[in-house]
Amino acid sequence: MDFRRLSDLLNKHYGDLHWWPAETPEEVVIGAILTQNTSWSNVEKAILNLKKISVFSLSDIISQDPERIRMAIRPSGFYNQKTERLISVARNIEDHGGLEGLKKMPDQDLSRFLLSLKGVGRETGESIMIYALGRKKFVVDKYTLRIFSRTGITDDGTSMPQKLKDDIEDSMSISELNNFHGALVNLGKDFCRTKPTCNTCPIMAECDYAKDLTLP
DNA sequence: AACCAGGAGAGAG
DNA sequence: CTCTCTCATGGT
Repeated sequence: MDFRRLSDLLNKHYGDLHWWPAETPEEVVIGAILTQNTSWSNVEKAILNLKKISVFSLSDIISQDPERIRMAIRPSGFYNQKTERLISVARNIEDHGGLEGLKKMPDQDLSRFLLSLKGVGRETGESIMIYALGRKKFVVDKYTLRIFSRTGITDDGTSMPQKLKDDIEDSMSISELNNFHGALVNLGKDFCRTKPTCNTCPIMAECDYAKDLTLP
């Protein structure tokens, strides 16, 4: 199966998600850092705690006492480094005119800027680009790699060929990319886990991994 | 009761 | 450039 077919199958099952659960673009940035190697349910608790101490934006992060931020985001794990990362990322973005300032940058400059920030790697940068700034980016996360390799779109499950990524970004619209990644995450959570539940998976019929399971 | 979760950075080789 | 280690809480 190829990525278009996978996208179609996922759309049929999940519909339009208009994804990334956040109230504002700045909350996307905060959530993107907090969710690093952490389940979203724990991130929700951390974000709720931040709101309880009136932290809703990047400027709130800069002005709030770091110790209170540390306590607030504790449920999301790695809270010491995540506190540092939140503050330095917020400072750097605000120094460049905030998200409004970043909107003026061309894709490549923006990408380089985000990746230069301590605490922003590939996935976090791509997430910020599409979900907070509306750029055409295909977010490659652990679920994406796993699902692409199990369905036979890729073969190793540890990397995304640059040509394939370019192909996807060139041939899909922003809202399709948005929806595609959201659906991949949902499928990853619902069925395609480390220990998958293929028997009820909506794409079982066309997945290489599930086919292998039914062989004698 | 291990194992995993919407990673990233630093260090080693 | 590709491994390996660390960071840490909460659900299954």
